[in-house]
Amino acid sequence: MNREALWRVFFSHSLASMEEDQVKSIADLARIAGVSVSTVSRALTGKGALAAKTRERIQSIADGHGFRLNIAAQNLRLGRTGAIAVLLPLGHERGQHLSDPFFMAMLGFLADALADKGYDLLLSRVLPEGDGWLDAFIRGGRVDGVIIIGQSDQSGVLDRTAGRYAPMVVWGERNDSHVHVTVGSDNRAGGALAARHLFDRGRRKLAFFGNVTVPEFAARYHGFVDALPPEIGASVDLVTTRITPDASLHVAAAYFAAGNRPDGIFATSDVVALSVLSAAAEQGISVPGDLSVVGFDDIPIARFANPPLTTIRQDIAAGARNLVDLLLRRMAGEDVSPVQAMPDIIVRESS
Amino acid sequence: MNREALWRVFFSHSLASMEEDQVKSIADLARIAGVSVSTVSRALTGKGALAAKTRERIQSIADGHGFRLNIAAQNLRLGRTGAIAVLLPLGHERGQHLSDPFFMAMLGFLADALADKGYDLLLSRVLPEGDGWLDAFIRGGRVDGVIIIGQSDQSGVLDRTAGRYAPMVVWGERNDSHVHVTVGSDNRAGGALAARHLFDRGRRKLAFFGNVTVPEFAARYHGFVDALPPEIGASVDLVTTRITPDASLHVAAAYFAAGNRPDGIFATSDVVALSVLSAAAEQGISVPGDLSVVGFDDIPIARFANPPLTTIRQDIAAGARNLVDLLLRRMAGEDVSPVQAMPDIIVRESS
DNA sequence: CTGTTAGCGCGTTCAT
DNA sequence: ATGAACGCGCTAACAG
Repeated sequence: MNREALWRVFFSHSLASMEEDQVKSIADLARIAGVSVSTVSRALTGKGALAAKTRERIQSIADGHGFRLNIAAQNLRLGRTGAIAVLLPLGHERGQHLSDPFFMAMLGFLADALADKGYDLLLSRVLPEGDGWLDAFIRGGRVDGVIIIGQSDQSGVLDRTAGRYAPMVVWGERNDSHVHVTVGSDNRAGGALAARHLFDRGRRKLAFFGNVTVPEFAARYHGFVDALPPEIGASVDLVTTRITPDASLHVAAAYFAAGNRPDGIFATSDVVALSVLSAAAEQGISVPGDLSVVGFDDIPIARFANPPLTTIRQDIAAGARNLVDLLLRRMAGEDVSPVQAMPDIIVRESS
Repeated sequence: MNREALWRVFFSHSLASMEEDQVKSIADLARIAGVSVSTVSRALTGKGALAAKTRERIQSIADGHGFRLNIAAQNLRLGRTGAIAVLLPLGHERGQHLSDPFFMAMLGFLADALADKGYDLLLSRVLPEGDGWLDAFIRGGRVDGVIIIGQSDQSGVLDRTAGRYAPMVVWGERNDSHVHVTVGSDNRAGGALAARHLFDRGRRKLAFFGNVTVPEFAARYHGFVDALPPEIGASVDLVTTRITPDASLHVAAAYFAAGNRPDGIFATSDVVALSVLSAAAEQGISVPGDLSVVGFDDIPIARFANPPLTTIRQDIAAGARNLVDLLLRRMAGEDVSPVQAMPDIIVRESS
């Protein structure tokens, strides 16, 4: 007999000997304690007036039976769900399995920030189909609010919904024409940082790797180009690539194989930059000797790249806190303004 | 006037003319349709017998009003929550902010697999304190089942709970003395793969980097050592390190700085292996010339490392599917057996 | 084929 | 200070 079976035997025995131990609701507990359900409710929630000693007595009975209020029922009664959804619209990257460490870090910090405020985090990946996905999700009523990571190519959908659904904030690019409230980095400024850095290093033959149909990436690109002297900016090579490791590696490899030899590359994310480093190494291109590479995000492994990656750093923890803060304030009916954080450049050996 | 404004006008107009348009419950909808609530319920859930044309009529009214069943209430009534918790016990890594891409990939696949089965994914990071964290979480009743990623140092807690709480599965190391049901890789076999590979490459002075208080890592270590000829195995250098990028980089750097010069290193995860590569590069140690490095996991960026990382591959997608599958079967009352998948070795240039 | 009724587990007036 | 009664939005017998 294995250990689990042993436990079962023990358990059913104790069940039998205690006659009725299954306390599944405050009604059961009320019966045991010899009080009314409302008294139990008051005791366990700490709300409402109640004699201290009654409260303690009921508390200890509850503890003794391992009883906890059913949060689902509590939420139903309170007209809330106690959960916030984190949505990752993957409109531009069908095959992307949350593979970007940036998402990962953001998710972790969001989980922390939401837990601090007493909310659960409901994770949902959505593959946007048509215009209805967001409304449909919201009408499901599973959550009290929505945090969307990245506009993807769905800005229109987000705006349409934001007009009548308050509890929603978006991590992404700010744009004054946006109806939806954003938290994000100043991507243009980040692009400019990369541009000045490469220019100062004497780099003149530049390329940008990324997918400019995504608003944030477009801003990085334009910030990059606009911060360069006009003739240099005009000659920047825009290399379009999806941002998964696989896709970007293929693009970079093909790019070098075709004989392209820029002396500076600004990649729209660290993942893409790592692919560039890898493809360059394969082609015998020396980094930073022949080529300087700058990424974006400063994901944890950026400094462990070979060579360590120069990158534009986003403060993900602060971003997560801001997202939660703004969301809760919108849920409380406040009017809030978008938040745009200034990124830093972290100079390492890849440039 | 944009479309949204048009809708509002139309909407408020119909509000006025319909007297009460806020349809927030099936009761409202029943009133509008002139039927009973149960008819609406049957129409919208598709359960129970109902005249096809009645069903269609109610459906279209619901659609017209953008009405959807309140899932929270539905779940309360059905005695379920419709959500599965994914718990990351970080007992051995306080500072770890979900930074490991392996977790991320797992999370993504779990989100997919659960969504396929109609469940939401509730993400929760737990910093185990004492023995009560798991029971307390479960008694909260927020979820129908629990998936735990990694045993961390909490095997005892998991076993205690598994004895009386069926809907729980664990990603981690299998052990016949475990009461909890595990899904995972054959970590011993993985370690053996690494050992044979390094040995075949002529490597004799070997080291293992990892934290053997974590069961999975201990199995990798022992599988590694045991697959080597006794005298080689006995001389394997066990280098203890936490598995975050930062911590492992420091450990690796200090290790090389102290003059240690193994010719083969097996790292307990790819993240640790990347740190080893980075520290080696810094010390001018040539990989794979002087040193072969083998990781574990095959995270997406492993192949973009410099040099590309040889690693023991785990099929994360299959693992996620198995976790969900076993969990649902346990929830259905079935007896299930642990699943242990055989990992592969992916040979790249780092060895 | 459809309506009536009784809860799921809880919080909250309104009484006492 | 405590209890009784009602309802959050929904489903599932049981009637008819």
